Amino acid sequence: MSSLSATQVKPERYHHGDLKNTLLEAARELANEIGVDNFTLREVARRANVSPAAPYHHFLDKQDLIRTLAIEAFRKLTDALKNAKQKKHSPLEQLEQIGIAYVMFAYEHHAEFRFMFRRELCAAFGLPDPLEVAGIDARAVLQTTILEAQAANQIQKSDPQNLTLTLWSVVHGLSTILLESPISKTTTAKSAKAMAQNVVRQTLEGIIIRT
Amino acid sequence: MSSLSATQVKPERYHHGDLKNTLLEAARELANEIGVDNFTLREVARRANVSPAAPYHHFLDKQDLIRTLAIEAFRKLTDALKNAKQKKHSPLEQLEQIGIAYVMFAYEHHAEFRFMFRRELCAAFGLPDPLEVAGIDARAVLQTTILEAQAANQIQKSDPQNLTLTLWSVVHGLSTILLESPISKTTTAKSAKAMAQNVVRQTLEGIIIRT
DNA sequence: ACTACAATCTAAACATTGTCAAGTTTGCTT
DNA sequence: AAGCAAACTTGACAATGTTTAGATTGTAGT
Repeated sequence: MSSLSATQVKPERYHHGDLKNTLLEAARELANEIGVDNFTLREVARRANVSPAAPYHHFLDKQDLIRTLAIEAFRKLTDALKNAKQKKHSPLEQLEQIGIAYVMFAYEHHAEFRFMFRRELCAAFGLPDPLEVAGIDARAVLQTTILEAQAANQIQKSDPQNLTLTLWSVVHGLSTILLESPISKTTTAKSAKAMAQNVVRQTLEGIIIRT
Repeated sequence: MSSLSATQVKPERYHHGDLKNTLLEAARELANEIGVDNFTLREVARRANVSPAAPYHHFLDKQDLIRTLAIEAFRKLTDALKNAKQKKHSPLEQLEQIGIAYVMFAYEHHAEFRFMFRRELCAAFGLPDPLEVAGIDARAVLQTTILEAQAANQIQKSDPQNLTLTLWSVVHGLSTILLESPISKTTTAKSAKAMAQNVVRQTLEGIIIRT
């Protein structure tokens, strides 16, 4: 019970010890509770039992905190996609698994997912933006699997960039629809998964090479 | 010159005359300029040359203003989709046009598009939400065209709901990717249209009945 | 035309937010 | 042990969303 509860360890110390991670965790919770819009830095600080100015020793500003959250989320997404991929051997089946995993990640991490795609977060053009890199990494899982499926003669060999964009668009589109549209009110994890499977299979239909 | 400049007609009157629309127009401009995140009601009021409290006589609060904007945008989208549909006779070709129009609408109306999909805006469950209705109307254009394409034997007759969801997901996904991901930095109207066409055609490939 | 009422606006205020400047406390280095 | 840098707090500032009370205007009804 001592090291497990991250928020209550050594409550009365001036130096928190691991405030940065505590803030990130509190931010995730808050975002999931009250949504992305009225997400406030002060409330995050409040939940971490620190003053409103404390976060500024670990993050440049509110945006920077959110950006950090988004980067971490992209890494988690990348892992989730890789895990999904490993469940199958055939690249074609892997594509399906990856697609489903993408949608489920969005479903299970509403708030974080909504933080991941915000143009304002992207750094200035030209510079190597960690957030951008994290996004590219996630996308790469899909991209390479598509190339593998082409090499295995399972899908047609049209421009892999276009194929990636198409598949990414479907799963990303379904994800945001599930999160933002009124549909969300009648959606369960099970139905989300079913929709994902349907939509992904439907899309793959167009590029499969039938044997 | 008298009735054209909406912002400068009769500038010194206590009663504005058409403040509601002026506020909506100013809000659209502001959203397109500074983005959706730091969109402030006070700045909208400032641009309409009224006090910060004036908008409260025409809208319940900031959210209500944005909701109104979103509803109007959905109507514009519906019109755009209907127009696109009219350009072709074959339902299959109409589907392609509709898809492209969806993406281009998003591209040409960044800010409004981003306002259209926010779970917070949806009214409480059960009540007839104008925003929800507007969204359903837009979707209906796609849905009916799919039914027509099925009736014309141009696409397979699997569950039309699923087909609609798939197509909607692709175009919506591509739209948000174009707006929110770093890709946006290198995207022009022309390339957006090309991507839309590719992605839509790719998706239609999977459901077309080849003759 | 005059009166009353309702709609439309302003002014002033409040709590809350993001953020900064200045001090305090603490841990680490030498 | 001294001193320095990092990690916090306090207090303040301007800006925001929103409310209240009051001023101004259009409009019915007589």
